[in-house]
Amino acid sequence: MKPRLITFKKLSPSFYRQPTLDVAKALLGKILVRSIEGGQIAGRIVETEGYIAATDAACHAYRGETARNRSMFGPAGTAYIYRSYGIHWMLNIVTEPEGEAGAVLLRALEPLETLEQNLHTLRRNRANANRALEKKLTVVQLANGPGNLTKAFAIDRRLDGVSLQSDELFIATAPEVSATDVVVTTRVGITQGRALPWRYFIKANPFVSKGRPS
DNA sequence: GCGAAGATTGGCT
DNA sequence: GCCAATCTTCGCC
Repeated sequence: MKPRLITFKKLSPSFYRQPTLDVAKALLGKILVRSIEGGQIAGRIVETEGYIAATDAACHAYRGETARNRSMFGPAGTAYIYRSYGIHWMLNIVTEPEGEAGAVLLRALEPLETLEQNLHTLRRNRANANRALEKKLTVVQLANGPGNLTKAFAIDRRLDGVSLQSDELFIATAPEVSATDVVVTTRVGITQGRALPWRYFIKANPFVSKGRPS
């Protein structure tokens, strides 16, 4: 039975004030919600990575504040969005107190099938009017990578610096994922900080991205 | 002012 | 497995 309406409860600001790696772990299982024209789209977070400026050379803010990474220095619980490889937008959740920089990269989502029109809207966003692609995309492919999920959720630089207490983009509460179901590895696609085990994903979840630890 | 590199993806060999 | 696509930012000349 698919409910016609789902009420989402936003994670409180205090959730994001936990240490970065605690937030990265605790975000697993939570629901990313995006309000756009035509309704809400949502997905369950199944893969994250932590980045901490103070000790982590892979973090964009390791060498201090710049124009690009400015929102990472803002209050915990805001969005940090940047362009990757000239092609993809990456969505991060800012952590650490204002003035210090840290963030959690959202790497993969499991689309909610119980939300009306959700898969249809995600497919449309991913395919971007390409009818052939729209038909080909499986549910797994809709948001199983950091660049794919921003495309599916219509997320770009316009949302950089937005508070996650806003209605257009927020994260909703959901039952905690059991510690035995969380897998910890090193991060994907980086050249610095390769040894740090700061990637988290839900064990055996088919929506986790295909990126291998570097 | 300019060049190199990047927290990726998908298609082809 | 390898590689191109594409563009913004940063760091250095």
